[in-house]
Amino acid sequence: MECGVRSVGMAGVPRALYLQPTLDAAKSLIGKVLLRQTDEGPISGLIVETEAYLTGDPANHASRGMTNRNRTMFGPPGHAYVYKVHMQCCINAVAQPEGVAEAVLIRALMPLQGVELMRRNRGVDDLRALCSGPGKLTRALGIDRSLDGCDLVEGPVLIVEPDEELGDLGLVQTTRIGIRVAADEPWRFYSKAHERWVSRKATRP
DNA sequence: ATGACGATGCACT
DNA sequence: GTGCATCGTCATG
Repeated sequence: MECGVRSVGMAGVPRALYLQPTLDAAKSLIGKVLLRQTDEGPISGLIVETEAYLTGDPANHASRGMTNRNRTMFGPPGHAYVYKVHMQCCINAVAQPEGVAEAVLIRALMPLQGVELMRRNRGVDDLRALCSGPGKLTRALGIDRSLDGCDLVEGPVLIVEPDEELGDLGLVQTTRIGIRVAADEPWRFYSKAHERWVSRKATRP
C-alpha cells in the first residue's frame, strides 16, 4: 500500500502547530507530509528539511514591512506563502498569529505519492533529485504563485500527518542556505534519518 | 521608466 | 568550489 495520504478531503495538521514558537514549528514540520491535490491525483512527499524566518531577522522577506509580494506572511497562520525567486517558486508555512509575519520554508521532501507526476513536472528521472531543494519540490508538486495564500489545513495544498509512525528522526540543526545576511543563524533543520533526501548536508556537525 | 537584486538550480572547473 | 541564466518585485526618479 502506498504511503503518505489516507484520502482526498482529509484535514491538515491542526493550526496550533503554526502557533508554536516558529523554531519549534520548523522542527515540528519535519516528518509531516506536504500534499498537493491535483486533477490527476495526489502528489506528496515527507518534509525532511525546513528553515525558520523570524521577527527581526534581516533574511525574512517581511523584515522591511508589508509589500505586494509578502502580504500573505502578515496573514493568519497555517497558510502558504509562495514566492518566486529567479526562475523558481518556494513555499513557506506562515507561523504565529496574524500580523507577526514569521514563516517556515520547506526545503526538501522525500517523494511519497505521485512520483511519475513529479518526474513529468520536473523533467528529470532521478528520484533523489526530484524534491531536494525548495524550487525543485514546488515544481515537482506543481505549486506556483497562484497558490499563494492557500490554507494548508484545508487545501488544495495541505500539510498532513504521515500515515505511519516514523520512529526517531535524529533532528539536525544547522545554518540556513542561500542567504547573504544572518547567514550564521542555525535555523535550518533536517532529519538525519532522511539525510539522502535533503538539499545539502551540514558542513560542520 | 528603469536598475538592482535575489530564502535557486544547473553546468562547469 | 565558481559562474550565470533569467524575470518578478521593489525602490527610486
